[in-house]
Amino acid sequence: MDSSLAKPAPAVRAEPLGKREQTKVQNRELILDAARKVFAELGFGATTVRDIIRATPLASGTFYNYFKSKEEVYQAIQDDVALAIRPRLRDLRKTAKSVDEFISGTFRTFMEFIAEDHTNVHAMRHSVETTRIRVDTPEVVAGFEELREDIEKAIQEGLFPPVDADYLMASVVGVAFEVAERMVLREPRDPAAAAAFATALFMGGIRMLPNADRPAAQTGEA
Amino acid sequence: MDSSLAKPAPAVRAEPLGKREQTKVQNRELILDAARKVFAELGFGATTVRDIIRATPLASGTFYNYFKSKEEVYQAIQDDVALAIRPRLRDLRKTAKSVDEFISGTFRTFMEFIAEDHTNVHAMRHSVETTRIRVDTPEVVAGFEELREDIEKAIQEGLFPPVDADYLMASVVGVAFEVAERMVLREPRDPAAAAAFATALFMGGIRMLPNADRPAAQTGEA
DNA sequence: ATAGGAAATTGACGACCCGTCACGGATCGT
DNA sequence: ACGATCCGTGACGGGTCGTCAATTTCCTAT
Repeated sequence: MDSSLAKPAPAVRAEPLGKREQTKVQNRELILDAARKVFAELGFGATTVRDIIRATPLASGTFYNYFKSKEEVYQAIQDDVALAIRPRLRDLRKTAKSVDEFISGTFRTFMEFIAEDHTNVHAMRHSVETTRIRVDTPEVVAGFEELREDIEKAIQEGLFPPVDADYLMASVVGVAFEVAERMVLREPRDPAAAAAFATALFMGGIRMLPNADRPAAQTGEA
Repeated sequence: MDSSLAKPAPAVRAEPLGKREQTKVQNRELILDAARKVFAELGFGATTVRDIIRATPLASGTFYNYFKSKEEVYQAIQDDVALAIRPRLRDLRKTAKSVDEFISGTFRTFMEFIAEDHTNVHAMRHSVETTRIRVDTPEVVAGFEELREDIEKAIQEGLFPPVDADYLMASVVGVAFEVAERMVLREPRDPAAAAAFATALFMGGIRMLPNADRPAAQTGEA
C-alpha cells in the first residue's frame, strides 16, 4: 500500500542546464504531477484544463506553452508508462528460448508492472466514470507493434507456428488489459496468478487453465 | 387504457398513443439519430450537446428533457447495440452442447454482428481520435456478467473444467473486442476467419491456431 | 558589469458551451 | 369548449476555451 507519491526523478545528474531550461523541465513536471492528481480525483472526462493549472502555481496561459489540451497531457502520462515498460518486455522476449518463455514472460512482466504502478492505471479507470478510456499514443502503439514484430521474428525462427501475427498480437493485448483490470480489483492482488492464467490460456487453451481453488474470487462489487 | 369506442384507432401498427407520447418518442429518436451522426463525424470527445441539438430541429433546452448529458446519449446508443446482440448470444450458448460450440458460437455471433453493424461501432472508434472510448453501460456490463454466469453454469454441468470464470470471461471479452477491431480494418472483412482464430486460441492455445496463408493480411490496395 | 534582445509568464478578453427556468403555446381530460 | 397540465423554447448567469499584448526573467555580447 504505498501511497507515497512516485516522484519520477528526472535524472538528477549534474545540472549544466541554464535557468531557462531548468524551469522549463520543472514546469512541465509541475503540470504532469498536477494532472495525474486531478485525473485520479475527477476522472478524465470531468477534468478541465483549468482544473489542472489551478493545481499548480502557474497561470492559465502557461499551460498552452507546454501542451495543446488535456488530451495531450494524458498522452504524455501514458507515454511515460509505455516508455517504462517497453524495455522490460523487449529484453525479456529477446532472450526467450521457447513459446512458453515468450508468452509467460510477457504476461508476468505486464501484470507485475500494473500491480505495482496502479497509480497511473487508476487514472485510466476511474470508478466514478462508466466511460472507460484508453489512449493509444504513438508510444503505446509502438509497444503493440513491437510485440507483433517479435511474434513474426519468432515465427521465422521456428519458435512459433506460422499464425496470424496481427490477430495474435491483438489477442495478447486484449487479454492482458482485460485480465489486468480484474486483477487489480481483487484482494489480495496476485499478478503471478493472473499471468499464469493468461499464459495457460495461450499455451493450451481452456483445457490447460489452472483450476480455480477458491469458490468465487470476487463476485459482487463492494 | 382502452378507448371504449369512437376512437378511430388507425390501423398503423396498433399505436393508440396520444399526440404527447408520440412526439416524445419521435423527439428521442430525433436526438439519437443526430447523435449517431455527429459522434461518427466528430468523435465522442469533440462532440458537444450543442452540436447534437444543432443537428435537430429542436431547441437546446429540449435536449435536457430527454438526456442529462452527451454521455447519457452515448450510453443509450450503446445499450441499443447491447440489447440487440445479447439475446442472440444468450440463445446460442443456452443450446451449446460442448465447449467448442459454446466458444465458437460466441465468437462467431459477435464477429458477424460487428461486421454487419459497423456503423455503431464506427462511432465508438473514430480514426481522428487517438483516445479510444468504451462505455460499459449497465446493459453492456449485464452482457458480460451473463457470459460469466453461462461459464459458471457450464462448469457446474461439467462442460468446462473448473476454471476461474471471471478471468475467462475477461479473456473472451478482451479477445473479442480487440480482434474485432482489427477485423473491420481488413479487406475483405472476414468475421468467420476472425471467429475461427479466436476459437482456436481458446480451444487449444497457440499451437492450435490456423496457419496464416497470406503473408500480410491487410492493406491490399485502395 | 551592464545593456539590449530573446524567451517565457501572466491574466484579461471575446467566443463558446453548459444547465436552468420563466414563459407561452400545444395537448389532454371533462 | 374550457381549464389544467405538459413540454418546447430561447435567453441568461456561470464557467471554460485558446489567444495575445504587455511584462517579467533570463541570456549573451560588449
